[in-house]
Amino acid sequence: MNSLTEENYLKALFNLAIENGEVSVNELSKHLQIKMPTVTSMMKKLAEKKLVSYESYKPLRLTEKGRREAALVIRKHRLTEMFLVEKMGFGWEQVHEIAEQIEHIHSPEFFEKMDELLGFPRFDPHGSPIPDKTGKMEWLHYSKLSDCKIGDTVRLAAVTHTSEDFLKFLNARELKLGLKIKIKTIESFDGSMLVSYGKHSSEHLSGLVCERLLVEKE
Amino acid sequence: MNSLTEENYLKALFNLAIENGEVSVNELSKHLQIKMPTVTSMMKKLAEKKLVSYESYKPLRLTEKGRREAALVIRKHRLTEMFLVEKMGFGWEQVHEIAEQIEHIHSPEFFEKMDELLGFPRFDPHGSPIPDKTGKMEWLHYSKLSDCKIGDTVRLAAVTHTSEDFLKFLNARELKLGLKIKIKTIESFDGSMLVSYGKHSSEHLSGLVCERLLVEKE
DNA sequence: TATTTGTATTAGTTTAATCTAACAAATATA
DNA sequence: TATATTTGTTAGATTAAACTAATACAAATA
Repeated sequence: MNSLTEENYLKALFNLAIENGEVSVNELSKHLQIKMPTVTSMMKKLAEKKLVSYESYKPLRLTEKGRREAALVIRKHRLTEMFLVEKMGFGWEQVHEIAEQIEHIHSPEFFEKMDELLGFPRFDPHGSPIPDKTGKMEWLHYSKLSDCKIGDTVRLAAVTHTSEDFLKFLNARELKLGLKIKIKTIESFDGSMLVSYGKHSSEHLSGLVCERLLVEKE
Repeated sequence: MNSLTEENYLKALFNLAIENGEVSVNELSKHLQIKMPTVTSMMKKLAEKKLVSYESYKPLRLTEKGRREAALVIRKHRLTEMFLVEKMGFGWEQVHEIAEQIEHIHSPEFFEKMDELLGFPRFDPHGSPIPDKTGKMEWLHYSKLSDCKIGDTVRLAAVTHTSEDFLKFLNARELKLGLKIKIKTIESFDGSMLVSYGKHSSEHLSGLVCERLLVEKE
């Protein structure tokens, strides 16, 4: 059984490793806001438990076991977010912090029941896929809005950041998952865009925002 | 903000102090399965925080602040148990362990929402009163079944133990809250009873079981 | 009252998870 | 290539929460 702390390290490794599977001590340290020596010693501990493959001065990598256990924590997080939104009436901007705590509850039955009541959802309220009970997660083929071209019409499929502030910003502009968005102009120097969607015929989105929106091309 | 550990000490003090308000280090130590020196040092810490009044070799007592904070943890526990039973379909024998973990979640909104969805319940699935947001709890005037006389007809109002084993035992005999129970005979040497209720015209209940059932006299 | 028994405290150790300071290795730059 | 910068590790300290062993106090009993 992993401690709450260990679960947080595994989760962070999983999320940071999306690209190439490798994570540096420095990255992990910054992401968790924990100093590097602490991270190094935790990596040794997780390596002992066969959850991380660790060699001095080499990049970190989850083992298959580590990846599975991380995915199961993420499963609990995402099921919780979905439950909070669908069954308890929370907004998608309110659920991250609560799920951050509930993901550490040790009770398979509790999460099984959520899954069942939700009808075995495949995605959470932010569009992220929910890993299955064995830790397998279906892979997304979404693009960043920032990688699209002028004239593209795309469907908003997911957001990569789930902080309250960012989601309130999207709420204020009625930007919801599933929306069709048309790209009118792109400012090449800062990556900002002018887009239209729903009743909004002309909204300006900064480059940062465009980076955080994942879309499906038609 | 109290730690999970501190919350568990407060809760234990609250529950043990039901009788006269005083608790010994020894009692608390046994209840929590933590050795006495550890308890002593935690009491000093909680006294520093003005949650417990502590003097060497004197009985322990929660301060008003301590009582309020303990009641709020118990509120979270009982709301959770009610939510698990009423909204998620768990049996009353399954909820204690899960609530034991969820009671430590720090999110007023989460428990407010539960309360609202449940319609502001006053009792949990085991018949225990749910403290209000200010930490006030209505006081029960129930009797133990073991204190009743032959011929009494009583209503089962609450159980004082919530372990899975004990509640499964009650389930197996279809003993549920609200039932009318008639006492047919009492064995004075062991306190066991022969009772009738619902479709059960003659069930034998041990003295221990009778001690754990709280009833309302008609 | 003296002694035994049970209860509580003190002192010192352990483990998990954090930190800072100092040093070492790897990478980037002049 | 030599040096500077960034990244990573080692060593040692700190805090919370637990422990054991030894000691002190309080209550019960002879």
